[in-house]
Amino acid sequence: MEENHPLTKRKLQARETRKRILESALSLFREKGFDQVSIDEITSTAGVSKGSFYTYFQTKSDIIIEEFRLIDYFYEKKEAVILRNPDAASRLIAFTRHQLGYIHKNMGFRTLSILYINQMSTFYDQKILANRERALVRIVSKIIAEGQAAGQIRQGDPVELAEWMNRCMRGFFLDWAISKGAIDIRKDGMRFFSEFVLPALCTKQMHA
Amino acid sequence: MEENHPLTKRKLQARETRKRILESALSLFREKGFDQVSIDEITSTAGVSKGSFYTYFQTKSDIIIEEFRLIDYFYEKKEAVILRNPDAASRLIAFTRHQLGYIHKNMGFRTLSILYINQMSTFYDQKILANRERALVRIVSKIIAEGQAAGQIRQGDPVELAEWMNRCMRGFFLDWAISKGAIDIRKDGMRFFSEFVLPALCTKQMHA
DNA sequence: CTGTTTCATTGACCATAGTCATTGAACTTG
DNA sequence: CAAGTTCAATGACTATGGTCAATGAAACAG
Repeated sequence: MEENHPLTKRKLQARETRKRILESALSLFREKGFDQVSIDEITSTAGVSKGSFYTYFQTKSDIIIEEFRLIDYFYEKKEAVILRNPDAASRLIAFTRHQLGYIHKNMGFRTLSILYINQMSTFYDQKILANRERALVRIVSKIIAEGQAAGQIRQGDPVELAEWMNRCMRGFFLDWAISKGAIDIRKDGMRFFSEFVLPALCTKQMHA
Repeated sequence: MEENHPLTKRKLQARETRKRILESALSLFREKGFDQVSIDEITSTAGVSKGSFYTYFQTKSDIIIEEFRLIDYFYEKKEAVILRNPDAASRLIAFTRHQLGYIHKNMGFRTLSILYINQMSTFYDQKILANRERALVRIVSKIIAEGQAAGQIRQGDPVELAEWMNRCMRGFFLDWAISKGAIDIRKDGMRFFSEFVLPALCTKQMHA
């Protein structure tokens, strides 16, 4: 977000152009849906040429990626509330409840599909899903490490365990995307997490 | 595969046309890669018009789906070998080893990406991944049910447990696809399965 | 055998993602 | 201030996925 200072007139104008493209795109997506909006439409709404779009974005779905980054701010913001829970299991459940709630409310399965498709596509190299720097991994691995110290969570590298847990949830999101939202993301997601994923992390068996 | 009998000259010719398109496509994909082949190229190689392609397939990736179905035959074929293992855990491990081996050898991450993208795309309705009829679910839920009877696997609907297990593996395949094959599918896949997914299914904790 | 219907096939056509040589205003250098 | 350099912006252009009205051979009805 923050670059080096020499903000020349040129840079300022460039930033403005980028911003106008981004805003036109997001507003059009909201209004008509991702697939119903063409790049020509985005740029003519923004009052710039098509070529300018490609100066700032590699593809249409890059716009979605930009939005997706916001989820990490959300995690940061919720961290304190989540950590208010007494033990690792209830913290992870709270984390997942917030995650599912956010995705349900702010993203939708279509956005998630676009994100996954974008990340799998041929040339793309900006892998944000598998990035260990993300708040997601940081928070979950922290909960896990503390849970291990308290004897609540099984042994193993906390970062790896966090990635494994997130991977399982990614499997759930993929199923949700493929089902086109037919799965109830909050109900089925919580059930899958607490009945199946969480037990793989805890030292005590929670099921009969 | 088998339709009702009245095989008129028309139907025969149609079947032939479809077959030629399919074979040209697969051969071109193998030679140049999915993205490097256009539909025009497929149809001109097959000696038919572009319109004919769309009579038999909804999109280019449908061809890949056609190939993907073969994996179920593979599972059927391996069932007996897998069941030769004495207990549920080793059967599931054997199953996963075969699955990873097949996907590594016969599909590759690019094919899997195309499959997932196809299944997530807007209008598509032929959901083969979430299909409970598949050999995959049948075999795994059978192993689970037998494991429950022998007290090796936790309680719960065997079909649901099988779906949950497959969902986790789908999360792994998604990560593999996003990493563009950078993850070692057999080594890391086996580790993820036996260290994380399997314990969620077993009655006894397998880790310290 | 003749008229009618069906349906596989066609290819011109359209929409749109993505490219790239060109331009000229903004910046730098001396 | 003048000459040279950078780089954001442009839009005509290409490539390609996907559509659809028209065609005519095959199937069928009488």
